[in-house]
This record gives sequence, C-alpha cells and structure tokens, in this order.
Amino acid sequence: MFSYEFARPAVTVDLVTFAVRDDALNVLLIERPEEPFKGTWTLPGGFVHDREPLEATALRVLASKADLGEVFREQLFTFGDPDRDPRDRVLSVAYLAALASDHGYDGPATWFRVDELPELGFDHRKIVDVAVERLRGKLSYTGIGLEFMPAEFTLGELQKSWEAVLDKPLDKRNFRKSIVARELVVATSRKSRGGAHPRARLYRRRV
Amino acid sequence: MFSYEFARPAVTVDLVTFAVRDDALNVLLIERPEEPFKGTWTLPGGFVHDREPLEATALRVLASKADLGEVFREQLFTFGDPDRDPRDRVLSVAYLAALASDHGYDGPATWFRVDELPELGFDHRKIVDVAVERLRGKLSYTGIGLEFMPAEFTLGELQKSWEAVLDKPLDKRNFRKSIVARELVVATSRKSRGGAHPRARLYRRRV
DNA sequence: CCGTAGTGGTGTATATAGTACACTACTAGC
DNA sequence: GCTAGTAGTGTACTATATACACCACTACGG
Repeated sequence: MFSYEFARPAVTVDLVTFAVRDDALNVLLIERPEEPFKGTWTLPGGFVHDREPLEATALRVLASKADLGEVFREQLFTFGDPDRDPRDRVLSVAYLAALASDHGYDGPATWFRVDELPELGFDHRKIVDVAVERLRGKLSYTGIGLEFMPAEFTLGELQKSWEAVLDKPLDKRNFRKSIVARELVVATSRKSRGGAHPRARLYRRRV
Repeated sequence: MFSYEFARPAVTVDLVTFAVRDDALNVLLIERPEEPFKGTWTLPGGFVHDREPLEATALRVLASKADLGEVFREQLFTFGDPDRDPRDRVLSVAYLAALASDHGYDGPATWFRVDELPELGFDHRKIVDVAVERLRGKLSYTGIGLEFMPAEFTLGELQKSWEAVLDKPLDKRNFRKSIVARELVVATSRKSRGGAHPRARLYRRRV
C-alpha cells in the first residue's frame, strides 16, 4: 500500500500502434480481459510503475501486451478527463507507434483497419482519432512514413504505403520527384526480385 | 490520506506563458517559495487536484500562481523522467499559454526574455525550450501568433510581434502578402491613432 | 516652419515547389 | 502470346516564396 497526503490519479501509457497491411492503415487492439469494458476492444496500455520512465512503460506495454520489441514510438498527447475511466481517475499518456510492414506480427493483439474500427472501450476511439490525425499531418513534412517500410523497399511500395496512410491516391511521377528532392531515401545498387514486373531499384531510409 | 495498492506519481501542470514585450519573446516565471529549488526561478505550476480536469488545473494555476484569467493555452508535452523532482516522482503535463500584448500584466510572476533566461529549477529549462520550439514551429502555419495581439492591431504591429517570436527580421511586403493570402486577419474600417506616423488600417483575428 | 524619426503602404521579377497528365518497357504466369 | 501488374520517365502550368526601394504621412523638437 502506498499512502499520500493528496489524491493522485493513476497513470497509464496507452499505445496506438500502426502498420500498413493490405493497402490500409491498421491499428493494434486487444480484447479487454477484465472489467470495465471486459470483452471490448481497447488500446494496449498499462500502468506506469514506480520510478519507471514513460518511455520504459511504453516499451514494457508493447512487450507484455502485444509481444512487440523495439519499434518506433513518440509521445502523442495526455488524456486527463476525470471520467475517462469509470473505476477511478486514470490519466493516460498516449504514445504513437509504428511497425514496419515486414514485421510479421503474430502476437496476441489484433489488427483493425482504422476505417473499420469496432466499438472501443474508454475514450480510446478519441485517442486513435488524434493519433491518425497526427500521423497524417506529419507524413508530408517528416520521415515518419518510412517507419512503415522494411529496410529496403521500392518507391512503388513506399507510395502504396503513403496512399494507405492518407487514404487517397498520389500521382506517381510527382511522388517520386518529391521523395527524391527531399532526400528522405537513399538509393541502393540492388534491385527487387520476384513478382510479375520489371526489377525496381531498392531504396533505404536516409541514415 | 489517500492509499493505493500501487505507487502513483504526483501529477502537476506547469505553464509556459509567453508574451511579446519590448520586441522580444518573454516567458513568465516565479521565484520558488519553498524547497526544493527555493529561491530559483521556475514555471508556475501546481498539482492536479482530485477529479480536476487538466485544463482546469491549468486555469487554476494561472489564476492562483500568476493572477491570470482566461488566456489561450494548449497542451505541450508530458515530462515523466522519474528524477525530475528530487522529492518524489512528479509527472508534469506542460501547457503553453499566450498573452495578448495589451494585457497589462501586473501579477506576482516576472517576465524574462527567452534569450536571457536565468537558471531554472527542476527540468523547466527543457520545458521552456520545447515550448519555444513548438511556438516557433506553429507560427508559420497556424494562427497562434495572433494570440499575442490585442483585439485590433496594425499589420506593422503584427509583423513586429512575429519578428520577436522568431527572433529574426521579416520582409514587410512579403509578410503582408502572405498574411492577407492566408486570410488570418480581417480588415476593419478603423485606423490607428497616435504615434508619429501615418494612420494604419486596423485588423482583427479572423473569427 | 522645417527637419527628422518612425511607420504605412505599395509591385515586380525570379526562384522554388506543387500539380496535372500518358506512354513504353519489363517480368511472371496462364 | 496474351494479360496483369509494376517501373520508369518529362513537360507545361500554377501557386507560393523570396528579393528588393521608394514616397507619404504624422508628431515632435529645434
């Protein structure tokens, strides 16, 4: 038992983990095993332990709830509505995470297309909405979109990934021009293999 | 006394309150009245009360620590390093606030130019740095710079304010063109008075 | 009254970035 | 050899950002 002079909220870290699957932006959810919201889909999350940095909580939650290791993540927003958890006051520091498409995820969590989300517990629907908005906003002016790509990829694959995130088609020639101009990627000397199409040059993330 | 099964961090809201004064970006600081960091300059902040929304804590802190009423504010970032407070674990949800230049502030807090900050307690220097970076970044593509302006202002005043925030000169003709093109402001039929110069048209924030 | 300091207000030329748009070539598989 | 799917390329147009200079108005001081 821990006693304090004043009331303190519990603090959790909740993770919005994105990946591009089947040409659509997906998010990882788990079915809540206990009340409240038992049986409904929620974001993986967990309480911040004593003396544990928030980043460490994020990592631990990813590992314990979703069986995921080191992946890209950044702090998103802190949700503090006193009624967001029906039990007690629980503050949620939300993080946005991204998985590369070659990750081959087979953990206990389940992928859902962000445009076909089920009913979510707590205020997690709002958290997902904020995360999607942030991700789309940052796609155009940062390299965050590269987090969805494997180590080597073709420009065609990159474009399909961006189109999935933004949920709208992009012009091929303009896309390639802007990617090259912004120096987001580095060309390798290797070419793609397999598939019924010409061999495409492979690129890597810029350092 | 409040008892919990697991340790909980205390949670504070700290405010980075900006205003433009004497052609420079300023931030409000208070001299800490108690240990730790007694006598050093810190951001106004306070503990989140039981069942109090974070926004309400921000408002209450502004009122009680800086004698400020309703002002623009937005959540900045949550700082969660376990050692950021030497007493105990204290999580800080930082907010960015902005005061209009005609506010006539005369509360207990003190203005400091952000380029001449004193030594700050806790990790507040880092919080201020993050806030300045965010403010400068958002200036160009949002209307956040208008929060520093009184209800009516001339384009010349607006330009001086932006130059203070960015700490660099802007071209007058290009500035006016871009402000008008982005429709950030609305022209009134009124003109400025006083001062040894021609009467300038007054503008307002766009709704 | 005249000079000065300080601001208001304006346009054009150039460079850069974004957008629209279509065809040929390569490879695997049927 | 046909088809499906992707690779790869260029140009014209539009919009946006940048660089740059001068005259006019007002208050104030000498």
